[in-house]
Amino acid sequence: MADVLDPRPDVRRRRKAERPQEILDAAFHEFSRNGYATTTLERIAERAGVTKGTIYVYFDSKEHLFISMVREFTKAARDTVQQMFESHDGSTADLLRAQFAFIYQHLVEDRRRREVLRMLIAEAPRFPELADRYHQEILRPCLDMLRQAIRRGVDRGEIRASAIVDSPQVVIAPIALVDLWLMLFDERQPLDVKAYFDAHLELVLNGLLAK
Amino acid sequence: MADVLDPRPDVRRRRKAERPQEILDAAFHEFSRNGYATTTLERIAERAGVTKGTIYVYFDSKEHLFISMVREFTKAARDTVQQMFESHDGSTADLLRAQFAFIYQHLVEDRRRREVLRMLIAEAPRFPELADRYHQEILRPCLDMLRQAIRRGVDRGEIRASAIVDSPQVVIAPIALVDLWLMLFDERQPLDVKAYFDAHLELVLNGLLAK
DNA sequence: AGTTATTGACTGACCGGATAGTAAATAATA
DNA sequence: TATTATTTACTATCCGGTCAGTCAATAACT
Repeated sequence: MADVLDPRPDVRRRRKAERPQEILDAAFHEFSRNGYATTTLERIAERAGVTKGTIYVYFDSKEHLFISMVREFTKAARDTVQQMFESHDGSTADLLRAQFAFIYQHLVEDRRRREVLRMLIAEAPRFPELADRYHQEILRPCLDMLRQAIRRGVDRGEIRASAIVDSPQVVIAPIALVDLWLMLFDERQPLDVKAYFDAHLELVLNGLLAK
Repeated sequence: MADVLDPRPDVRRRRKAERPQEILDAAFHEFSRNGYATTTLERIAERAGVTKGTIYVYFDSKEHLFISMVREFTKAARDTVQQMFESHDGSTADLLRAQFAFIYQHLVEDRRRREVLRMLIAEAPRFPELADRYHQEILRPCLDMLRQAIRRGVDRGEIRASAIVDSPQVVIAPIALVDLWLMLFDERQPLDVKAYFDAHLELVLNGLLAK
């Protein structure tokens, strides 16, 4: 008789526990390479090392699999954003510098996040709720944090009061352009991200800081 | 046998001359609403007021129709960009103000251009040459013009020399964000474009101009 | 322990519907 | 009647989704 507390690895159960993630990973690769409609479940199954039937054990439909996959990979980016809130204090200029450096390092260089973004854009007319989720979990927190930082800077007299306080999007817009650029051109039209980062920082600091 | 030089208006030929454009228009609407793979030639034909067979008289394949459609609608945006070059002279600040106003009015508010952009992003892995064409005909001319304007401003002493001169993308990046925002959220997450435009202009002018 | 029964993750053949592409027939025009 | 733009009917293929069946792992039993 088996001990109730026996933690011995149960092959069958472990398989079942890992399958969904394996399928989601495979789905991410195939969907991001070929788009929603073009991707076949057969190919996803092949990549995951199972057959199509198995996918239906864990997911109701192709649509449900896609939604689950996007949610899964949005979650990863959200965790990265949450890390950002643990940033250091100091002058507003230093704070912005540090956070922008973080953003460029973790968000811009994260191809996975960008591929999710591509799918969201492509499928936004069909799956608007996924885009809204991205707004709620990634974009809005970033913008709220930024707005807060700018307001505090204004209160401290470090930042000049301006229309920018109410449109913090303009401050991080250059990051959106990098995403757009890389989604469209990948490496074919090179973008010197290092120089671009410096220019971004300079524009924002010159544009915001009180003289 | 028809007279070779006969210039008489031939109804049949006029029809034939207009069909391709009618089909391209219909293709744009259907492709932009449903994406490449999901759109059926039957629906495009229906919208164009013909049947599927007719499409094959003018276009080799679905793929060729898609490529032709994107080229056609990129051309329209390119014409708009070329208009921009006829801008007035004056102080660099005035020039930027005028050109940004033009961009927001003609590019941001042009849903068609944005739908093309969505398709380019969605299909970039499959049709990279279309994205490159967009770069060549739309993006690069804008950036060249901007770089030129900034350089001239620096020469005149109106603009401070900075890293921004070599990364003019950061200056128009807020426009890219509007595109991204509207592609993702349409009207669901509202963006006050008027206020945003003011903030953009303020950031850029404060960021660039010599004090 | 050895044998048998049961479970359940997984398979793979199959179905129905959809659709890109073709080509013969037809309608419109001159 | 001759030409040609267009339609109609058709084929071949692909793919999402289903389901009866398989087999290895486990539990029950002697």
